[in-house]
Amino acid sequence: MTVPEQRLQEALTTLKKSGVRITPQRHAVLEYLMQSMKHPTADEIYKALEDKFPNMSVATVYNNLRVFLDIGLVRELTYGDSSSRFDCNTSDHYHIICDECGKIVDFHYPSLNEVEQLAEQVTGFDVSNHRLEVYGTCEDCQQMAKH
Amino acid sequence: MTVPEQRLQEALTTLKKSGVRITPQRHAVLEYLMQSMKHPTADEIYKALEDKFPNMSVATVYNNLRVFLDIGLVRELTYGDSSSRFDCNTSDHYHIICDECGKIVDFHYPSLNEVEQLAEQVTGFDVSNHRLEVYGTCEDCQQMAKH
DNA sequence: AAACTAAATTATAAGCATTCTAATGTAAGA
DNA sequence: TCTTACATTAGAATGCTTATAATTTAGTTT
Ligand SMILES: [Mn+2]
Ligand SMILES: [Mn+2]
Ligand SMILES: [Zn+2]
Ligand SMILES: [Zn+2]
Repeated sequence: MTVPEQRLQEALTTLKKSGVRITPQRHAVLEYLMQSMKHPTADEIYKALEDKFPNMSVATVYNNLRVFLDIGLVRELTYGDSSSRFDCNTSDHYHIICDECGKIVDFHYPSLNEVEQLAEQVTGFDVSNHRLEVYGTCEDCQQMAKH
Repeated sequence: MTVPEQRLQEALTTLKKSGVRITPQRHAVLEYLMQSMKHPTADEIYKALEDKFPNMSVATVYNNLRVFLDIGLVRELTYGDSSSRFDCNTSDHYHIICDECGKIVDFHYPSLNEVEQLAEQVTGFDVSNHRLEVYGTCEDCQQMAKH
């Protein structure tokens, strides 16, 4: 069984444990998310599934994403004024985003505890967490620029 | 002359140099921004000025904020699904945000070059910049929680 | 297998921040 | 003072997301 398939099975088990019904639409949204490496938007998921489910409402996609969020199966990524993106990788990781094409790529970095600690000292806040994104140009767009 | 007053004068000079007309509304939006420490939203600016300019359109606030952004007089801060906030402090600094009351406080930290460099190596991106926000509970809200 | 019922789906309306449009007004130079 | 390009205004439009209410259905109970 591939990693995405395994994650899907685990997610389905978690949903059942939480008393959430497994509908065909819900299953499809979850399956698409688990197999996607692209941090898709709600609308991208909706469009990707419209062949399989021509009558599915966009509200169903949003409803299900909210269910998955509440249970902790996915993360919501919010960037500026555009639409939210959804990440089925819930382990600790950061994102680097291409300024040209918008591609979002995972990367790991040993936690920024020092920053949190300094912020706490300087501001008197009781710090809970942080968010970090790095921006730049991806390899594909660097190549495009050369030609 | 206070620091906000001085920044306002400098900003007005920059605007004139760029061939941008100084209208009463534009002046008021700029003055409010420069004197505010609160990273206000467009709507907060609009409401703060409605006594002085009862007929001002909310579009005027947005139009002027865009002009200021284009010239580099202010920074736009985008957080999740809520509305943009605007920061007249264009020098390098980070923000820490209260989970309870939403307060946004500036803090400084020696740049995160190492993170940018590692991200570059691992992903092959050509890195341009990054964003970081720290979240937690502010001192006021910590006090409130005690009582 | 049929009935039941709470939950899910659907189509559509509504909400909110932001931008667009077109008419009117005005800052600043000639 | 005249001129005109730029700015403001009110309101419509847009894009993403959530709410509503009717219909359908997953999963349990009989
Ligand atoms: Mn990710
Ligand atoms: Mn700031
Ligand atoms: Zn790219
Ligand atoms: Zn607070």
